[in-house]
Amino acid sequence: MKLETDAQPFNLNLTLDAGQAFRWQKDKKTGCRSGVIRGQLIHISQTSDKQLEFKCAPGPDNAVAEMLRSYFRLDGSYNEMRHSISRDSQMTGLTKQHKGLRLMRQEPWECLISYICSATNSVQRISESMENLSEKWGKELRLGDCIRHTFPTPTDLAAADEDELNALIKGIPTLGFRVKSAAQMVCDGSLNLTALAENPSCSEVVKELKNLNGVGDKIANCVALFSLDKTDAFPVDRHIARGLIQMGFSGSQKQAQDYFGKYAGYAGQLIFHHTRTTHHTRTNES
DNA sequence: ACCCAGGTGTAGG
DNA sequence: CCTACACATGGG
Repeated sequence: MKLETDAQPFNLNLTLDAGQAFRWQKDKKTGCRSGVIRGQLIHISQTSDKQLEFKCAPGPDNAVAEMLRSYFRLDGSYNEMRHSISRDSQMTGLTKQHKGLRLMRQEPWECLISYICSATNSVQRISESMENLSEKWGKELRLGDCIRHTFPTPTDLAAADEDELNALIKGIPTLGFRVKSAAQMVCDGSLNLTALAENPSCSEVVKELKNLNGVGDKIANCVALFSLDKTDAFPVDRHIARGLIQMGFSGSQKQAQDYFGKYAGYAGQLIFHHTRTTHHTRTNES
């Protein structure tokens, strides 16, 4: 099924490879992307600047098209967002250089668990860990030759054995405990992600998320930005901190957040992608 | 061996 | 408010 984008720049692969979401795979032969959203396996590829093509299972379902519009923010807000954060020539340059990199709107529960597991970890290992959890507890989905799994539910992970979680999640050993305790809080209602999505206050949402074990400023801002629609959230990790300092900022979260304003998180995402993709090629510097 | 990876929690100034 | 440090693991 075809899906027209809004008439604003969109680059599917750039968006999916920018380190926001962790469970989009790429077919080595066709380049087609496969991922799971809301229990549906999606195959999607970009056929032109303004057109995507997708299949899904179970499906087909016209509602998936609207779901994808929301997921990739194909709502016509992209140019406003780019314009809003172009506060100086450096940021204007970054918006042009990484044109088509969209801010995604992920599913809150999966996003929360993904970023809990991101602490002192690498994008690749986070991806492997999330795939391990899905293969262990998720429901199997098939589309052609492709087999993927839904993400485990809060109930699944709340009941999971902590040692088994630790074995499946790469990184520091306490991640299993953190994941299980977050799942339990979602199950018993002490964390209500739906309510947080509806709360317009970024600072209130961040404060709530920080009640979770292993969730500090950075991870709380990631979840708020990438899944709870708080475009002013501004996560600062090591890459962004380095990027900010190179750009003449102090590196303080609040200063940059205030400077970039309503869509600060998108500015941060551009800085993250830029510093992460350009640093490796810099060999002769000092 | 050393450095790095989308940090957090705690202690101390 | 800030800075410093322990924590802990796999891959370059």
